[in-house]
Amino acid sequence: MPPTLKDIASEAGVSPATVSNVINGVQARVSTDTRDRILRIVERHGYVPSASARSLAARSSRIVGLLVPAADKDSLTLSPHTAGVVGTLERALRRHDYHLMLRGIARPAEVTEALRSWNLDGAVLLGFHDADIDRLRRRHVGDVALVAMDAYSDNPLALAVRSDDHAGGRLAARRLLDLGHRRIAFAGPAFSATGVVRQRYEGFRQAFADVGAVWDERLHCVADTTRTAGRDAGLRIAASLPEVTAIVATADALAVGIMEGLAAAGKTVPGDVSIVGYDDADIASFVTPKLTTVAQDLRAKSAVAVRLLLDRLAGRPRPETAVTLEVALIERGTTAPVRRAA
Amino acid sequence: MPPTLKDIASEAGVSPATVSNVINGVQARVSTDTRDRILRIVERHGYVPSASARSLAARSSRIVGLLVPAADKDSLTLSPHTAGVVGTLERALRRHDYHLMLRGIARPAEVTEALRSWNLDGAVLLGFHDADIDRLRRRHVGDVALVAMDAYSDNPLALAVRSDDHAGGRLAARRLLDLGHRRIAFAGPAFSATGVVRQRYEGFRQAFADVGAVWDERLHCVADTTRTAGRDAGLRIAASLPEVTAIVATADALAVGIMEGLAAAGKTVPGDVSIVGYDDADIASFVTPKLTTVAQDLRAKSAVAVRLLLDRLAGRPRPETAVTLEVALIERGTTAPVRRAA
DNA sequence: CTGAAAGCGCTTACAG
DNA sequence: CTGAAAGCGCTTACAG
Repeated sequence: MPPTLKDIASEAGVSPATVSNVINGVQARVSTDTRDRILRIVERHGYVPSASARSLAARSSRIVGLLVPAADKDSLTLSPHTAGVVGTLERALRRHDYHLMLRGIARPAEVTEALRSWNLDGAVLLGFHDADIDRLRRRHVGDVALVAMDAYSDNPLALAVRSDDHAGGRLAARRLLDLGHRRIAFAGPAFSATGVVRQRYEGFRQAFADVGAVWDERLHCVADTTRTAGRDAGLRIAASLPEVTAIVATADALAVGIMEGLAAAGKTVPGDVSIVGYDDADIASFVTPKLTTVAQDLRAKSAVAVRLLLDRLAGRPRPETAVTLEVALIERGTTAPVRRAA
Repeated sequence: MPPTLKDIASEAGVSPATVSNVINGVQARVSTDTRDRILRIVERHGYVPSASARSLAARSSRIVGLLVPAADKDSLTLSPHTAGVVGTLERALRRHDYHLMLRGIARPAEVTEALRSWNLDGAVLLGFHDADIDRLRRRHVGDVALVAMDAYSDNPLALAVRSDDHAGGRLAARRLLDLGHRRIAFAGPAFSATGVVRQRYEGFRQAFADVGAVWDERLHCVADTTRTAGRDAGLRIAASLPEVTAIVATADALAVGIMEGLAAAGKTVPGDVSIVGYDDADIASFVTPKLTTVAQDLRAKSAVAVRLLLDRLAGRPRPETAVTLEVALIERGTTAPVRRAA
């Protein structure tokens, strides 16, 4: 049996309350002498407080949930983007003595269960649709501190951090426009009124408006953000949209797939078609030619998420609005000036 | 205030003990009538049991820890390999009503703290050195069920799942030998007496013995498993080991880096030099030419880890030895017959 | 089939 | 600066 707080107390000849105060660093309530004595005993026994007991008594678990949609029953797919965030989150939380519980969410009701069951102090929602976040009500979440990453929901129950997706779409299109392209396809998953993809799309459209060009809506190409879907899309574009000279894709994997599809159809990149990806994932610089892409700062995004969470837990004032981080266009080898018609 | 078990009990006009039995599915102790009545009330209130209270009273947390080394203070780097495992683990555990706590481990002592604090029922150790696992003692881990992935430690406190790394190294080398190569470099991180890399190395050597060829130890090239380190290694090999006609690398990222280094030095792959990677990560098929590599089945590995854990938690007999999964060589574009000396 | 009671290991006013 | 006591929300023998 590992020692309990009571064991430590009786060995030190003090009350459990005093040991509790020492462990929790309540300086004001314990003399230096007894504190040192207790600390030595704690050390010697390798005493570790029971988090369940603590959580039960203090009504605070010091657990933050990381909630990720689990479409599939068998596996959460952690995108490279998600995986990059997880590591930073864990460390940052750990430094503040919080634990991270990872939870896949298959049905909306599971959010409530996840929060309530372990009495989470906070949770980070990663990769949820805005609609799901909109639907959250106080009765679902209690007063758990919630941070939604990459969300455009304005549900006040969740703080939001995201990259400037509108600027990202705009940057990508603008660069291509500047290179002389006009027949630019937009490739990405279906989107609704709000959300990351919608924002990138609007930014993309804005770039056309900026230079006074008109965009042909038939160049909107719906495709999942996977390499396989990209391959199909590339083939499709080559076959039925031969006038396209450039493509903006909403994810690097998609862009890479499109490159392959184009190649299979006999088109060269960037000779015949220029292409811009999104995220600056590892693959962006593994392909040949290296992918021009829109980069976001994942570490910064995670760091902000943690700060928002901790501020909220400490009762500090919350920001007025969502926190939006800058993005940057990384120009590599898949973009070139439009080839003048022969 | 969310309802407690007591609230449910008094509303149903029964004792807390009975509600507890219903919630825990103890069929034998409750009549169908009262069970249904209670379940309806539970449903209506959206009652969620407090996991801390449960954990405290039952001495079982139903939490499994996922312990990952955190060298860096700021971030756990989840390799693609690790990220692939995490998703499967979470779902499989969830299906059995376990929760997953993700914890980065910077100092050995943190293992104990992690296990004890939340009274973990089990833990999966991911990516630890054998030496760290060897060092685990009963007093550190109590009777927590432990599964070490990719470990070759024979510490009986941890069950082990791993791929057949020896076979992997052997397969890779054998294929190159069959293609006529003899001057084959082995590129990978420094290794000690045991461990994944050591096994691959031994397998590599075995392949030479299999065909009665002699390996020149100067062709052992130590490099971290990153693309950057690979680039350097590629440059180094081109400059100081010009006789090398093939390379086995212990990771895909390393192999890809080496390809770049070789290219920078004016060598072609697979024209001048063949190369085999390890893992079949995404990047393996993103590069040009596509990387020949040794693939392991991550889903299977995670699934076995969970099964070992659950078996142990259910008190079922443990396997006699470590579970070893098969690997396969995926031949793609980076391997070709040795070019006959001009 | 059901309930009363003790207890899991802490924290938190409150009193001194 | 320190302690006695109640309580957090469950589970678990035990008795009936």
